[in-house]
Amino acid sequence: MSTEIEQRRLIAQRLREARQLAGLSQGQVAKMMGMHRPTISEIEAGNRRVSADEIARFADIYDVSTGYLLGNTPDKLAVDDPKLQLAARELAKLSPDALDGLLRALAAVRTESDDKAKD
Amino acid sequence: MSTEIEQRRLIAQRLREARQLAGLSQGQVAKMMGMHRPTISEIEAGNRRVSADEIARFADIYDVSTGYLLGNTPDKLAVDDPKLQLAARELAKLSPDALDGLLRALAAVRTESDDKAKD
DNA sequence: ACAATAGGTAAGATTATCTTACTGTCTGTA
DNA sequence: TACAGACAGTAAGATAATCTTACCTATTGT
Repeated sequence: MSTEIEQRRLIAQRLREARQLAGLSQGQVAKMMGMHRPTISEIEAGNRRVSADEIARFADIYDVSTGYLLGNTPDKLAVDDPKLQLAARELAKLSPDALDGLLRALAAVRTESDDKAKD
Repeated sequence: MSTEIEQRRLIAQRLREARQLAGLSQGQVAKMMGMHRPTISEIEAGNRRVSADEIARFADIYDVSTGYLLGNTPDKLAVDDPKLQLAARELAKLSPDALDGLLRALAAVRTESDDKAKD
């Protein structure tokens, strides 16, 4: 699938995106991780490896899943809200037709609220 | 929560368990990973770090999720049906009150169909 | 222009990993 | 018993990576 270096590049890219999305500077993250800032820079440049335990801590700091940071295609939606989990389990039990109807209903509800907030 | 070394121990344990569950010897895995056998031994002993890209490849070889290897408790519900993903995303945009109402509605629908299939 | 912040990069010192070899354990078998 | 083969743990020098400090550029706001 991918060479080791491609894999590292992808992980590096995910790490940078996640950090920027979290609104953190390399310096801030370095302090939280107990690293020096250039280390973060090199990691995000794909020049330095990230260890497994570091990935777990990055995921915690950036509030993203470890799978995302490791380059997983987001084909699986990780649901961590208990209510959403329950809802998802209920949805899984519905017939395809009922699910389609529900989807249309949800889309309609969303459209209504969007009209108020105007994008 | 956990020190870096504890984290590494946990990852090491998961890697060993996953390998044994896959019915592979350290030597076989070493060959697949392009490593020497002692490296696998040291990794599983928690004496050597595992890089992020290596974790991704281990997960592939052992057919487990990267999250599991990284020590994640399986508290996240993985949704892999595309329609359910879409529905879950829509649900996540709803207000808590709207979600509560939907849950009750879904429970009611389920109760009806359960009456037919009688659990 | 100046100061402050963010980020990229170089180079020697430091540390980890790699590679090979040796060791022990367990299992099956002559 | 004795031997062979597979599996796994560990040691030590050679090798390769990372760390640490420093210097540099770009951007932003005063």
